[in-house]
Amino acid sequence: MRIATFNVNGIGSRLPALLQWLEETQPDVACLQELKAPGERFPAAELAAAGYQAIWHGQKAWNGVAILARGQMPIEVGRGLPGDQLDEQSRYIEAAIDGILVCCLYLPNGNPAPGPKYDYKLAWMERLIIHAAKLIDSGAPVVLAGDFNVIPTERDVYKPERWVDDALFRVETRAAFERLMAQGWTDSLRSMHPDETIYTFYDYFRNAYGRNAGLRIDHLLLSPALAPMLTAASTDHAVRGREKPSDHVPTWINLDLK
DNA sequence: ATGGCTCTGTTCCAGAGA
Repeated sequence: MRIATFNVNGIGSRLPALLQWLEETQPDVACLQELKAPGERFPAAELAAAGYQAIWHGQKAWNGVAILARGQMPIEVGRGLPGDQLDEQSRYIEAAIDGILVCCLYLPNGNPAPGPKYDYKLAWMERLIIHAAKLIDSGAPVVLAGDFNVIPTERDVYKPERWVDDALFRVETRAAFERLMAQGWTDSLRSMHPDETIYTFYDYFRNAYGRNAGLRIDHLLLSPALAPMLTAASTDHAVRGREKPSDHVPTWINLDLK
């Protein structure tokens, strides 16, 4: 089973690229972020024609997440990250697929930091830590997949010294991520490739992709029940080099569910 | 220290992203 995560940066303008990628790589599950479209503009029919059924949580102009499954309908388990009734941003959706709990998240960027946006990011991470602890404690096979907007370590950024004051790499951000990981989650890509340079994002400026000046901020975290089944993890790097690309790279894992 | 690029909304620019 292949589970992928892809921040599409606008599903409206990115639909051709998304469909091409789906057709080429045929993931069983695809978690999408940054739809940047209200719910009624989600291209469910086009995706169905490509063989994918979907659930989604849209929002006008910003954010938005979706879970796609090939040849079956994801069973929605929850939408919206618990812990703040007043949070109206569409950044979290959960589904059961083939006995696995798939959690698709778009963690806030948080810049500029410090400031209210960074406060929101850190608060969101605290809510995620609380919810993730419940998921771990359930013993269920769970994958937390998405755009975490967290650079976990210096190895995950082309020039760490330039990012120390950025919301993606500040000490508080990394500390919160480490507390999440300490619950027992496995960072799929890093566990399969301990010493490799792997990037999942390249900004549109200054030929970042061409210079391989990227960040690793899209992650697939596995609960202890699922980690032993991990057989492969990688990115579809070349997708970032195509016409009208997202600034993120599709990132995926293979699981042997027996 | 700044700006570079690309998207959305309803636009003829502003805000957000990372």
